[in-house]
Amino acid sequence: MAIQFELQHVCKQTDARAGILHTPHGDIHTPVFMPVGTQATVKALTPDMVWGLGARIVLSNTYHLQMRPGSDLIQQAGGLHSFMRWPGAILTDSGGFQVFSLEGMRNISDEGVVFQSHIDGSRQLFTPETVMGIQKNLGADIVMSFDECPAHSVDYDYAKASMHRTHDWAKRGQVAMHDAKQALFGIAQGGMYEDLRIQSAKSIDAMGFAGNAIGGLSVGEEKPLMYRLLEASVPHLDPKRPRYLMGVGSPDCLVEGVLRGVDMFDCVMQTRMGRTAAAFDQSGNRINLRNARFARDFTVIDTTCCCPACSGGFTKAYLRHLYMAKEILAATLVSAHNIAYSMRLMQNMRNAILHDELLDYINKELCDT
RNA sequence: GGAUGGGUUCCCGAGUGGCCAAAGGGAUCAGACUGUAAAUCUGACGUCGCAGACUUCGAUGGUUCGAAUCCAUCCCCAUCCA
Repeated sequence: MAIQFELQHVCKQTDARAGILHTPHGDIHTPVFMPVGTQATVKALTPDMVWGLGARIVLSNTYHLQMRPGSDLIQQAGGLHSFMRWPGAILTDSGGFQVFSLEGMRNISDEGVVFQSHIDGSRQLFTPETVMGIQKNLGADIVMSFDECPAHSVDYDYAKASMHRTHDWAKRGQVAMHDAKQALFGIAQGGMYEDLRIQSAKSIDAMGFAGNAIGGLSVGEEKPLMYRLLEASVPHLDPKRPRYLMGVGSPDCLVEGVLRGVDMFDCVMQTRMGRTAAAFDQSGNRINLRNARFARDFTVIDTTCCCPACSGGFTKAYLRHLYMAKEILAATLVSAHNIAYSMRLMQNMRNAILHDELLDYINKELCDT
Protein backbone atom coordinates (compact mmCIF):
# COMPACT_ATOMS: atom_id res chain seq x y z
CA MET A 1 0.00 0.00 0.00
CA ALA A 2 1.19 3.47 -0.87
CA ILE A 3 -0.26 4.93 2.27
CA GLN A 4 -1.73 3.57 5.42
CA PHE A 5 -4.13 5.33 7.71
CA GLU A 6 -3.88 4.58 11.38
CA LEU A 7 -6.92 5.79 13.26
CA GLN A 8 -5.64 6.50 16.75
CA HIS A 9 -8.61 7.87 18.56
CA VAL A 10 -12.14 9.16 18.16
CA CYS A 11 -13.05 11.96 20.55
CA LYS A 12 -15.70 10.91 23.07
CA GLN A 13 -17.22 14.38 23.03
CA THR A 14 -17.50 14.73 19.25
CA ASP A 15 -17.02 12.88 15.96
CA ALA A 16 -13.49 14.22 15.67
CA ARG A 17 -10.67 11.78 15.00
CA ALA A 18 -6.93 11.71 15.51
CA GLY A 19 -4.77 9.54 13.35
CA ILE A 20 -1.53 9.06 11.51
CA LEU A 21 -1.25 8.90 7.76
CA HIS A 22 1.80 6.84 6.86
CA THR A 23 3.18 7.81 3.46
CA PRO A 24 6.34 6.98 1.51
CA HIS A 25 7.53 10.45 2.49
CA GLY A 26 6.85 10.33 6.18
CA ASP A 27 4.05 10.27 8.70
CA ILE A 28 1.36 12.90 8.88
CA HIS A 29 -0.55 13.53 12.04
CA THR A 30 -4.23 14.14 11.50
CA PRO A 31 -6.33 16.17 11.57
CA VAL A 32 -4.02 18.08 9.30
CA PHE A 33 -3.92 21.34 7.44
CA MET A 34 -2.05 21.07 4.14
CA PRO A 35 -0.54 24.24 2.69
CA VAL A 36 -1.12 24.69 -1.03
CA GLY A 37 1.72 24.96 -3.52
CA THR A 38 -0.15 24.96 -6.79
CA GLN A 39 2.81 25.57 -9.04
CA ALA A 40 5.26 23.38 -7.17
CA THR A 41 5.90 26.04 -4.55
CA VAL A 42 4.08 27.24 -1.49
CA LYS A 43 4.06 30.83 -2.62
CA ALA A 44 6.61 33.10 -0.94
CA LEU A 45 8.07 30.33 1.23
CA THR A 46 11.07 28.08 0.89
CA PRO A 47 10.56 24.36 1.54
CA ASP A 48 12.56 24.52 4.73
CA MET A 49 10.32 27.32 5.99
CA VAL A 50 7.24 25.26 5.20
CA TRP A 51 8.82 22.32 6.98
CA GLY A 52 9.75 24.54 9.91
CA LEU A 53 6.13 25.58 10.26
CA GLY A 54 5.32 21.94 10.92
CA ALA A 55 3.92 21.00 7.53
CA ARG A 56 4.70 17.44 6.41
CA ILE A 57 2.47 17.40 3.36
CA VAL A 58 1.71 20.03 0.75
CA LEU A 59 -0.56 20.20 -2.27
CA SER A 60 0.30 20.79 -5.84
CA ASN A 61 -1.73 20.90 -9.00
CA THR A 62 -2.01 18.67 -12.02
CA TYR A 63 -3.50 21.21 -14.38
CA HIS A 64 -1.09 24.02 -13.61
CA LEU A 65 2.01 21.86 -13.72
CA GLN A 66 0.94 20.20 -16.95
CA MET A 67 0.44 23.61 -18.56
CA ARG A 68 3.81 24.74 -17.23
CA PRO A 69 6.45 23.32 -17.18
CA GLY A 70 4.83 20.02 -18.22
CA SER A 71 4.70 16.76 -16.30
CA ASP A 72 7.23 15.05 -18.57
CA LEU A 73 9.80 17.67 -17.61
CA ILE A 74 9.04 17.10 -13.94
CA GLN A 75 9.34 13.37 -14.41
CA GLN A 76 12.70 13.96 -16.06
CA ALA A 77 13.71 16.04 -13.04
CA GLY A 78 13.12 12.98 -10.90
CA GLY A 79 9.54 13.73 -9.92
CA LEU A 80 7.88 16.55 -8.08
CA HIS A 81 9.51 15.92 -4.68
CA SER A 82 12.93 16.22 -6.19
CA PHE A 83 12.03 19.05 -8.55
CA MET A 84 10.65 21.33 -5.84
CA ARG A 85 13.01 20.04 -3.13
CA TRP A 86 10.23 19.10 -0.73
CA PRO A 87 11.20 16.28 1.62
CA GLY A 88 7.69 15.61 2.91
CA ALA A 89 4.63 14.13 1.31
CA ILE A 90 2.79 15.65 -1.63
CA LEU A 91 -0.81 15.47 -2.73
CA THR A 92 -1.66 16.55 -6.27
CA ASP A 93 -5.07 17.87 -7.07
CA SER A 94 -6.45 16.53 -10.31
CA GLY A 95 -7.41 19.76 -12.03
CA GLY A 96 -11.07 19.19 -11.25
CA PHE A 97 -11.20 22.51 -9.49
CA GLN A 98 -9.86 24.22 -12.60
CA VAL A 99 -12.84 22.82 -14.49
CA PHE A 100 -14.80 25.09 -12.22
CA SER A 101 -12.52 28.10 -11.90
CA LEU A 102 -11.63 28.30 -15.59
CA GLU A 103 -15.29 28.36 -16.57
CA GLY A 104 -15.66 30.00 -19.94
CA MET A 105 -12.47 28.43 -21.24
CA ARG A 106 -13.65 24.85 -21.23
CA ASN A 107 -16.20 22.44 -22.52
CA ILE A 108 -17.30 19.49 -20.40
CA SER A 109 -18.47 16.21 -21.85
CA ASP A 110 -18.72 12.69 -20.51
CA GLU A 111 -15.42 11.86 -22.19
CA GLY A 112 -13.60 14.63 -20.33
CA VAL A 113 -12.96 18.33 -20.49
CA VAL A 114 -11.54 20.37 -23.34
CA PHE A 115 -9.69 23.27 -21.79
CA GLN A 116 -8.10 26.26 -23.30
CA SER A 117 -4.78 26.77 -21.61
CA HIS A 118 -4.74 30.02 -19.64
CA ILE A 119 -1.05 30.27 -20.53
CA ASP A 120 -1.08 30.19 -24.32
CA GLY A 121 -4.69 29.52 -25.26
CA SER A 122 -3.89 26.10 -26.71
CA ARG A 123 -6.54 23.40 -26.64
CA GLN A 124 -6.07 20.67 -24.04
CA LEU A 125 -8.06 17.52 -23.46
CA PHE A 126 -8.24 16.30 -19.87
CA THR A 127 -9.82 12.93 -19.23
CA PRO A 128 -9.69 10.74 -16.14
CA GLU A 129 -7.08 8.67 -17.95
CA THR A 130 -4.83 11.54 -19.07
CA VAL A 131 -5.04 13.13 -15.63
CA MET A 132 -3.86 9.87 -14.03
CA GLY A 133 -0.99 9.77 -16.50
CA ILE A 134 0.05 13.28 -15.59
CA GLN A 135 -0.18 12.57 -11.88
CA LYS A 136 1.89 9.45 -12.36
CA ASN A 137 4.60 11.58 -13.93
CA LEU A 138 4.44 14.06 -11.08
CA GLY A 139 4.78 11.23 -8.59
CA ALA A 140 2.88 12.61 -5.61
CA ASP A 141 2.17 10.33 -2.67
CA ILE A 142 -1.53 11.01 -2.91
CA VAL A 143 -3.32 11.71 -6.18
CA MET A 144 -6.88 12.82 -6.71
CA SER A 145 -9.60 11.57 -8.99
CA PHE A 146 -10.56 13.83 -11.84
CA ASP A 147 -13.89 15.33 -10.84
CA GLU A 148 -16.23 18.08 -11.83
CA CYS A 149 -16.67 20.79 -9.23
CA PRO A 150 -19.94 22.45 -10.17
CA ALA A 151 -20.83 26.00 -9.17
CA HIS A 152 -22.97 26.22 -6.04
CA SER A 153 -25.78 27.74 -8.06
CA VAL A 154 -26.36 24.76 -10.36
CA ASP A 155 -29.83 23.22 -10.29
CA TYR A 156 -30.67 19.75 -9.09
CA ASP A 157 -30.64 18.11 -12.49
CA TYR A 158 -27.25 19.48 -13.38
CA ALA A 159 -25.80 18.60 -9.98
CA LYS A 160 -27.11 15.07 -10.36
CA ALA A 161 -25.75 14.59 -13.87
CA SER A 162 -22.45 16.13 -12.83
CA MET A 163 -22.26 13.82 -9.83
CA HIS A 164 -22.81 10.75 -11.98
CA ARG A 165 -20.15 11.96 -14.37
CA THR A 166 -17.74 12.42 -11.46
CA HIS A 167 -18.50 8.87 -10.30
CA ASP A 168 -17.90 7.56 -13.79
CA TRP A 169 -14.64 9.47 -14.03
CA ALA A 170 -13.62 8.15 -10.60
CA LYS A 171 -14.03 4.57 -11.81
CA ARG A 172 -12.12 5.26 -15.00
CA GLY A 173 -9.33 6.89 -13.03
CA GLN A 174 -9.15 3.90 -10.75
CA VAL A 175 -8.71 1.61 -13.73
CA ALA A 176 -6.08 3.86 -15.23
CA MET A 177 -4.05 4.36 -12.05
CA HIS A 178 -2.18 1.34 -10.87
CA ASP A 179 1.03 2.67 -9.41
CA ALA A 180 1.75 0.88 -6.17
CA LYS A 181 3.58 3.90 -4.79
CA GLN A 182 0.70 6.31 -5.22
CA ALA A 183 -2.54 6.39 -3.31
CA LEU A 184 -5.66 7.46 -5.18
CA PHE A 185 -8.44 9.35 -3.42
CA GLY A 186 -12.00 9.56 -4.70
CA ILE A 187 -14.03 12.74 -4.54
CA ALA A 188 -17.68 12.92 -3.53
CA GLN A 189 -19.74 15.71 -5.04
CA GLY A 190 -23.49 16.37 -5.18
CA GLY A 191 -23.86 20.12 -5.41
CA MET A 192 -25.90 21.77 -2.69
CA TYR A 193 -28.35 18.87 -2.43
CA GLU A 194 -28.31 16.72 0.66
CA ASP A 195 -29.67 13.56 -0.97
CA LEU A 196 -27.10 13.78 -3.76
CA ARG A 197 -24.35 14.37 -1.24
CA ILE A 198 -25.37 11.20 0.61
CA GLN A 199 -25.64 9.22 -2.59
CA SER A 200 -22.27 10.45 -3.79
CA ALA A 201 -20.52 9.74 -0.50
CA LYS A 202 -21.88 6.18 -0.54
CA SER A 203 -20.90 5.60 -4.17
CA ILE A 204 -17.40 6.96 -3.82
CA ASP A 205 -16.85 5.12 -0.56
CA ALA A 206 -17.97 1.86 -2.16
CA MET A 207 -15.33 2.18 -4.86
CA GLY A 208 -12.68 1.51 -2.26
CA PHE A 209 -10.23 4.36 -2.75
CA ALA A 210 -7.30 4.81 -0.38
CA GLY A 211 -9.06 7.87 0.95
CA ASN A 212 -12.26 9.78 0.42
CA ALA A 213 -12.56 13.44 -0.33
CA ILE A 214 -15.50 15.79 -0.25
CA GLY A 215 -15.31 18.33 -3.03
CA GLY A 216 -17.41 21.17 -4.30
CA LEU A 217 -17.94 22.84 -0.96
CA SER A 218 -16.96 26.33 0.04
CA VAL A 219 -17.63 27.57 -3.46
CA GLY A 220 -19.78 30.52 -2.40
CA GLU A 221 -22.58 28.90 -0.42
CA GLU A 222 -23.56 29.93 3.11
CA LYS A 223 -21.59 28.23 5.84
CA PRO A 224 -24.55 26.63 7.63
CA LEU A 225 -25.47 24.93 4.36
CA MET A 226 -21.91 23.75 3.90
CA TYR A 227 -21.87 22.30 7.41
CA ARG A 228 -25.18 20.56 6.80
CA LEU A 229 -23.92 18.98 3.58
CA LEU A 230 -20.74 17.95 5.34
CA GLU A 231 -22.78 16.34 8.10
CA ALA A 232 -24.79 14.49 5.50
CA SER A 233 -21.70 13.18 3.72
CA VAL A 234 -19.20 12.18 6.39
CA PRO A 235 -21.19 9.35 8.03
CA HIS A 236 -21.17 7.50 4.72
CA LEU A 237 -17.41 7.59 4.38
CA ASP A 238 -15.52 4.63 5.82
CA PRO A 239 -14.08 5.59 9.21
CA LYS A 240 -10.99 3.45 8.59
CA ARG A 241 -9.88 5.60 5.70
CA PRO A 242 -8.88 9.26 5.73
CA ARG A 243 -11.47 11.90 4.92
CA TYR A 244 -10.42 15.00 3.12
CA LEU A 245 -12.47 18.19 2.82
CA MET A 246 -11.10 19.90 -0.23
CA GLY A 247 -10.26 23.56 -0.39
CA VAL A 248 -11.53 24.40 3.04
CA GLY A 249 -9.36 26.07 5.61
CA SER A 250 -10.60 29.19 7.34
CA PRO A 251 -10.16 28.73 11.09
CA ASP A 252 -13.87 28.37 11.79
CA CYS A 253 -14.30 25.86 8.97
CA LEU A 254 -11.32 23.85 10.17
CA VAL A 255 -12.95 23.54 13.56
CA GLU A 256 -16.36 22.68 12.13
CA GLY A 257 -14.82 20.14 9.79
CA VAL A 258 -12.79 18.42 12.50
CA LEU A 259 -15.87 18.30 14.72
CA ARG A 260 -17.67 16.39 11.98
CA GLY A 261 -14.93 13.84 11.48
CA VAL A 262 -12.77 15.27 8.70
CA ASP A 263 -9.06 14.43 8.79
CA MET A 264 -7.49 16.51 6.04
CA PHE A 265 -7.89 20.06 4.81
CA ASP A 266 -6.17 22.35 2.37
CA CYS A 267 -6.63 26.00 1.58
CA VAL A 268 -4.98 28.73 -0.43
CA MET A 269 -6.27 31.37 1.93
CA GLN A 270 -3.34 31.31 4.34
CA THR A 271 -0.80 32.21 1.69
CA ARG A 272 -3.05 34.42 -0.40
CA MET A 273 -3.87 36.46 2.66
CA GLY A 274 -0.18 36.65 3.39
CA ARG A 275 0.33 38.26 0.01
CA THR A 276 -2.61 40.61 0.39
CA ALA A 277 -1.88 41.95 3.87
CA ALA A 278 -4.32 39.89 5.91
CA ALA A 279 -3.33 37.94 8.97
CA PHE A 280 -5.05 35.70 11.50
CA ASP A 281 -4.91 37.25 14.93
CA GLN A 282 -4.75 35.21 18.11
CA SER A 283 -8.49 34.46 17.93
CA GLY A 284 -8.40 33.48 14.29
CA ASN A 285 -10.01 36.70 13.11
CA ARG A 286 -8.63 38.40 10.05
CA ILE A 287 -6.87 41.68 10.44
CA ASN A 288 -5.88 43.88 7.54
CA LEU A 289 -2.30 44.89 8.15
CA ARG A 290 -2.60 47.76 5.68
CA ASN A 291 -5.01 49.56 7.98
CA ALA A 292 -3.79 52.94 9.19
CA ARG A 293 -4.43 51.91 12.78
CA PHE A 294 -1.33 49.69 12.61
CA ALA A 295 1.01 52.41 11.42
CA ARG A 296 2.46 52.84 14.90
CA ASP A 297 1.53 49.49 16.37
CA PHE A 298 4.87 48.20 17.55
CA THR A 299 3.57 44.84 18.75
CA VAL A 300 3.70 41.52 16.92
CA ILE A 301 0.57 39.90 15.47
CA ASP A 302 0.36 37.22 18.17
CA THR A 303 2.71 37.04 21.13
CA THR A 304 1.91 33.34 21.61
CA CYS A 305 2.86 32.47 18.02
CA CYS A 306 6.20 30.91 17.22
CA CYS A 307 6.25 31.72 13.50
CA PRO A 308 9.17 33.67 11.99
CA ALA A 309 7.13 36.87 11.95
CA CYS A 310 5.97 36.79 15.56
CA SER A 311 8.92 35.09 17.21
CA GLY A 312 11.22 37.22 15.10
CA GLY A 313 9.76 40.36 16.61
CA PHE A 314 8.46 41.82 13.35
CA THR A 315 5.88 44.34 14.46
CA LYS A 316 2.60 45.19 12.79
CA ALA A 317 3.96 48.65 12.08
CA TYR A 318 6.90 47.10 10.24
CA LEU A 319 4.74 44.61 8.35
CA ARG A 320 2.41 47.44 7.35
CA HIS A 321 5.38 49.39 6.10
CA LEU A 322 6.50 46.41 4.01
CA TYR A 323 3.04 46.07 2.45
CA MET A 324 2.80 49.79 1.74
CA ALA A 325 6.23 49.69 0.14
CA LYS A 326 5.27 46.51 -1.76
CA GLU A 327 8.23 44.65 -0.30
CA ILE A 328 8.07 40.90 -0.83
CA LEU A 329 9.28 40.08 2.66
CA ALA A 330 5.80 40.95 3.91
CA ALA A 331 4.31 38.09 1.89
CA THR A 332 6.91 35.68 3.24
CA LEU A 333 6.48 36.63 6.87
CA VAL A 334 2.71 36.79 6.95
CA SER A 335 2.20 33.68 4.79
CA ALA A 336 4.37 31.88 7.31
CA HIS A 337 2.35 33.33 10.16
CA ASN A 338 -0.99 32.33 8.69
CA ILE A 339 0.18 28.78 8.05
CA ALA A 340 1.69 28.61 11.52
CA TYR A 341 -1.62 29.71 13.00
CA SER A 342 -3.48 26.98 11.10
CA MET A 343 -0.95 24.29 11.94
CA ARG A 344 -1.11 25.19 15.61
CA LEU A 345 -4.91 25.17 15.59
CA MET A 346 -4.87 21.65 14.14
CA GLN A 347 -2.19 20.49 16.54
CA ASN A 348 -4.18 21.81 19.49
CA MET A 349 -7.34 20.15 18.28
CA ARG A 350 -5.48 16.89 17.78
CA ASN A 351 -4.19 17.00 21.34
CA ALA A 352 -7.66 17.77 22.62
CA ILE A 353 -9.13 14.87 20.63
CA LEU A 354 -6.58 12.48 22.11
CA HIS A 355 -7.70 13.63 25.56
CA ASP A 356 -11.41 13.53 24.74
CA GLU A 357 -11.74 17.22 25.41
CA LEU A 358 -12.17 18.82 22.03
CA LEU A 359 -15.37 20.60 23.03
CA ASP A 360 -13.71 21.93 26.15
CA TYR A 361 -10.83 23.20 24.09
CA ILE A 362 -13.12 24.87 21.60
CA ASN A 363 -15.27 26.45 24.28
CA LYS A 364 -12.29 27.63 26.26
CA GLU A 365 -9.91 28.76 23.54
CA LEU A 366 -12.17 29.56 20.65
CA CYS A 367 -15.32 30.94 22.23
CA ASP A 368 -16.08 32.81 19.01
CA THR A 369 -16.67 29.59 17.13
C1' G B 1 16.05 93.83 -17.27
C1' G B 2 14.34 90.94 -21.96
C1' A B 3 12.29 86.40 -24.49
C1' U B 4 9.63 81.98 -24.27
C1' G B 5 6.88 78.21 -21.81
C1' G B 6 4.12 77.39 -17.45
C1' G B 7 0.92 77.73 -12.64
C1' U B 8 -5.62 72.55 -12.55
C1' U B 9 -8.63 69.15 -6.82
C1' C B 10 -2.59 65.44 -1.75
C1' C B 11 1.23 64.52 -6.16
C1' C B 12 1.87 63.98 -11.57
C1' G B 13 -1.16 65.32 -15.46
C1' A B 14 -5.54 65.95 -19.31
C1' G B 15 -8.92 69.71 -20.20
C1' U B 16 -8.73 75.85 -24.04
C1' G B 17 -16.64 79.07 -23.46
C1' G B 18 -21.85 75.31 -21.51
C1' C B 19 -21.90 67.84 -21.89
C1' C B 20 -16.60 70.08 -15.66
C1' A B 21 -16.46 68.84 -9.16
C1' A B 22 -13.08 68.62 -13.74
C1' A B 23 -10.09 62.43 -17.94
C1' G B 24 -6.02 59.24 -16.66
C1' G B 25 -2.12 57.69 -13.41
C1' G B 26 -0.02 57.75 -8.51
C1' A B 27 -0.60 58.27 -3.33
C1' U B 28 -4.05 57.58 0.54
C1' C B 29 -8.43 55.22 2.99
C1' A B 30 -11.62 51.01 3.32
C1' G B 31 -13.41 46.22 1.81
C1' A B 32 -12.98 41.29 -0.35
C1' C B 33 -9.91 36.87 -0.43
C1' U B 34 -11.68 28.91 1.23
C1' G B 35 -8.92 21.90 -3.99
C1' U B 36 -4.54 29.81 -6.40
C1' A B 37 -5.61 32.51 -14.36
C1' A B 38 -4.73 36.37 -7.29
C1' A B 39 2.45 40.03 -4.66
C1' U B 40 -4.80 40.20 -6.94
C1' C B 41 -9.56 42.39 -7.25
C1' U B 42 -13.48 46.07 -5.69
C1' G B 43 -15.10 50.70 -3.76
C1' A B 44 -14.13 55.74 -1.89
C1' C B 45 -11.18 59.86 -2.81
C1' G B 46 -13.51 69.09 -2.67
C1' U B 47 -17.43 69.85 1.48
C1' C B 48 -22.28 68.54 3.53
C1' G B 49 -26.20 65.50 2.23
C1' C B 50 -31.17 60.92 -0.07
C1' A B 51 -32.32 63.24 -4.47
C1' G B 52 -29.51 68.02 -4.20
C1' A B 53 -26.82 72.13 -2.55
C1' C B 54 -22.43 74.72 -1.76
C1' U B 55 -16.96 75.98 -2.46
C1' U B 56 -12.80 74.98 -6.26
C1' C B 57 -8.59 75.14 -11.50
C1' G B 58 -1.97 81.15 -8.86
C1' A B 59 -4.50 86.33 -7.26
C1' U B 60 -7.70 90.29 -8.29
C1' G B 61 -10.85 92.63 -11.57
C1' G B 62 -13.48 92.34 -16.28
C1' U B 63 -16.25 90.28 -20.90
C1' U B 64 -20.44 86.75 -21.26
C1' C B 65 -26.95 84.24 -20.18
C1' G B 66 -22.67 81.03 -18.82
C1' A B 67 -15.36 81.11 -17.52
C1' A B 68 -10.48 76.14 -15.42
C1' U B 69 -11.05 77.80 -20.52
C1' C B 70 -11.48 84.79 -23.33
C1' C B 71 -9.32 89.95 -21.69
C1' A B 72 -6.40 93.19 -18.16
C1' U B 73 -3.15 93.81 -14.20
C1' C B 74 -0.37 91.53 -10.55
C1' C B 75 2.30 87.32 -8.03
C1' C B 76 5.17 82.94 -8.57
C1' C B 77 8.03 78.86 -11.39
C1' A B 78 11.24 76.91 -15.47
C1' U B 79 14.58 77.62 -19.50
C1' C B 80 17.31 80.89 -22.53
C1' C B 81 19.47 85.91 -23.51
C1' A B 82 21.74 90.27 -21.15
